[in-house]
Amino acid sequence: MRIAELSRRSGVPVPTIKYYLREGLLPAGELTSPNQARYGEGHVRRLRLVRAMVEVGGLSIAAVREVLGALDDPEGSMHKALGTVEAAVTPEFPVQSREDEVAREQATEFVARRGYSCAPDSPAFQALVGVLTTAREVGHDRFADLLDDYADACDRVAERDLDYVFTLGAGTREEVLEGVAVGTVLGDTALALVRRMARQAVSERRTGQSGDDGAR
Amino acid sequence: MRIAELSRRSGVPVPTIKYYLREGLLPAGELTSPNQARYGEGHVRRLRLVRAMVEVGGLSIAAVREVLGALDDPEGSMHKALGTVEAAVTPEFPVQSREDEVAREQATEFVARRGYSCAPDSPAFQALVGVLTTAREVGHDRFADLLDDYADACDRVAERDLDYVFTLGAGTREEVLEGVAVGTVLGDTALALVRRMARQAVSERRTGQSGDDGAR
DNA sequence: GATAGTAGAAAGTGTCGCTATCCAATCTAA
DNA sequence: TTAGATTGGATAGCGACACTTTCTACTATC
Repeated sequence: MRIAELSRRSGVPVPTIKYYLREGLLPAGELTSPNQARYGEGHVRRLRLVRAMVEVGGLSIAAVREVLGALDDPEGSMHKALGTVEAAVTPEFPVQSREDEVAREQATEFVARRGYSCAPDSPAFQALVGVLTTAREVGHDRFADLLDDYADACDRVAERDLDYVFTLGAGTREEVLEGVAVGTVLGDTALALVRRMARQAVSERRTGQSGDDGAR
Repeated sequence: MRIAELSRRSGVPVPTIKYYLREGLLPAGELTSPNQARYGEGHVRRLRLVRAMVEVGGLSIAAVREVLGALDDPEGSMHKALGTVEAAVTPEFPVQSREDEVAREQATEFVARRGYSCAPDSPAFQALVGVLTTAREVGHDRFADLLDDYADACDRVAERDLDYVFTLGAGTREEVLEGVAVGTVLGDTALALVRRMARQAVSERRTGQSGDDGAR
């Protein structure tokens, strides 16, 4: 198919597709002549994946490029791809200067307690220290106490998430890795949304109020 | 204190404080003369809260303004404030045009099944439909099956979250509502981070691999 | 052979979150 | 008391980002 049809099928404007091509988010089509190229189903799929990560996950173009690099790496194991995807999805925490000693300790103890194998220089760990530091700055030093509850919940969710990924085992390698990316990015968003709904339900039950769910 | 000290105490540059004043994220200081104002502890606190929402939560200035509006509304109940905060934190989903009928059905059934009182026009519901639509577009129509696992986890987390908020009951009204905002914004981020750590742990255990946690 | 579509490059656009520059007034330290 | 720093307030500018627009030199198709 040509670029116009690719645009129609994916819902992405032609200039944006050209932009993604330039940025390396989409492999070039097969050139049939100096100014004609043919695109395939893979392009449609890839384009939808890019849009999902950008629109739903809020990833930057650079982060998407990193994720796609992991998917396209023929050397990468599933586990490694999962690591790369999660690293790309975890935003850098710019704030190490005003880092709190107690917060770092809270994070270290938490990770040890749960048996997570998260290095102190991994983005996830750094980000957690950042969150706890921020919590303490705004006067919530007990915030760290919630982490164990979160972890209990996440341990179970993680099992089911991984089940889901291995469920895709029938597909090609790339399809499975794509499942990892989709599961991570869409899963984060879905989890946050479900959390809101659950909080609202609990809040209503406890206060006896209801109705305002923030509809605009 | 004057603006220079406010800047030093909060770690926010003076021009940025002025910008936040202009944007209505920070109440004006008490004017002692036409070009001199005094700021208090409340300003330090508010400034740190703003930074937490912007840096950790990734909220836009406009969203922060909405949240703060809820905190400052003397009419608002805790439940209502929770609703407003969560609405402000939930990004609008721009994609209703290419909305999937099946996805909407999946979301509706999910909400009914869990007993959530989430209106079809609430941002959380719309966003969920958007996520499920996107999942189906990239070929993951079974993604919705994960939602119940997420909800099981979130129901328990929500209980503890609300416990935490009511724990703050000793504070002033504003402090408690601030706790809601902090818990929502920092909690979202913390939950996502813990989820990554848990996934990594499960992935390692299952594949027998280890080591790469995406450190950069 | 007229019209529409195409690849590729370059420059432009709009938004966002600050940042820099001014100014007149005021505080502050010598 | 006076020089220099700081302040509130207003306006303009900046850099990053994610596109969009415009252009040119083709090519496909009717």
